[in-house]
Amino acid sequence: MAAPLTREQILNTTEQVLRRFGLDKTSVVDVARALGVSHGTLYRHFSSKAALKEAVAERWLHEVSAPLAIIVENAGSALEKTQLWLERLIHIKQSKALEDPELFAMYNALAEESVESIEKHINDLISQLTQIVEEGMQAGEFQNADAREVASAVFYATARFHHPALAKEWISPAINHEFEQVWNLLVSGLLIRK
Amino acid sequence: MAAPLTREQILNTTEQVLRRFGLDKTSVVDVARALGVSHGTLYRHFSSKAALKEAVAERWLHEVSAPLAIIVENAGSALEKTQLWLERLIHIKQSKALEDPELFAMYNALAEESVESIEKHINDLISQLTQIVEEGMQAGEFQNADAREVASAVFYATARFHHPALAKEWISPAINHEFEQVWNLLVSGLLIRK
DNA sequence: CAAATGACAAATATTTATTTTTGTCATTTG
DNA sequence: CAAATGACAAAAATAAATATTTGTCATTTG
Repeated sequence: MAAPLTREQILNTTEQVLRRFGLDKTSVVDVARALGVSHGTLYRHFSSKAALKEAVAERWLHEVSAPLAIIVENAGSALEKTQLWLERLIHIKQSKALEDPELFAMYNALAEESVESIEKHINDLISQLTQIVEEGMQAGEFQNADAREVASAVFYATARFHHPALAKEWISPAINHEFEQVWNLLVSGLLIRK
Repeated sequence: MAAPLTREQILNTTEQVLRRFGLDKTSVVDVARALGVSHGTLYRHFSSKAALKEAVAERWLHEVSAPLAIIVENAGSALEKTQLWLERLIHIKQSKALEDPELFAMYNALAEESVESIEKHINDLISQLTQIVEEGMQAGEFQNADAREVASAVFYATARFHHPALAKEWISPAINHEFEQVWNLLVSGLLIRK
């Protein structure tokens, strides 16, 4: 037992086991066995199975929001950045859903169990978008208004394209074209009228 | 047995039984018993239990689309009519979901089983909206474009507020304000720039 | 003595046995 | 003879019996 068991190790292994066995068939004993420890040990690191699953969910949600944070810091006009940010968000979600629908469904079910983690995640995303919108307003590019409310409106108006509850409908080949149409409509609402 | 059994009677009774017993607990025998006939008789009117449920689902979906069809024929500007139509659609869905969440969930599960009925329903709704948008374009009120594509974009941009898969989120008291914000954004995209 | 173990009870989940339901059709009814 | 019936087999759902899992904690290990 030279190596002390770390939180990271546990989460990595839990993810592996979840991917192998699925959300329903994964027990704490399975995870402990994969780590080569007794299941009692896991309870010294996480207070419950729910807490363990929540930690995995949070890590997964962070994998979505982290690459988007980079776009906020990008160069470019606010309009370009807003479009890029939305397209990136939509691409991340839709490609995950398309590549491995079962795994995507599993992570969403996992996240669904941690309502607070999701709320924080949505809040993170809208905050990122708010920063871009604020920039656009300060630069005189976007119409002046409450930046967070505008960002929320843009986020919710595009929900069809990134909300996991609507993933079933992303198989339609028209989906990209539909996003373009919605985006066209939104652009006029954002920009200053000339 | 003086009265001949009609399709309407069967559907009325099926709805009653579904409301009483729920989607999972309702059997063809239950419906037959409520009608005072043998279950074999029902198979002379509907080819399967699925066909019976589909007919109920279609009737329910029609109750949503029918009152909206009236708005299309209303007087008023295209913008007013578009707003009224959306607000009415959203109100119908959200009030049903709020008043009796279980019944709402049941009818949605029922409809979910009949993919084609749903597709037809969505198509109906977008066709209604297309008619209003077309009017707006012909009257020089809306920017000229493919009316159906614009109508689809408006419909999908407001999905958060009427798509039954997102009903869980309608409990938020902010939901009406969020719709207003999205609507504000869309208005600029619809109207001719002055 | 900090970290891990494993025996244990209560809560969950799975399997198996039993019952109900669906859909058909030869027969009955008015 | 059109409409309805009800006995029946196959499929599906439910309930009962069995096994696993979760979470605790007194004990062990290095």
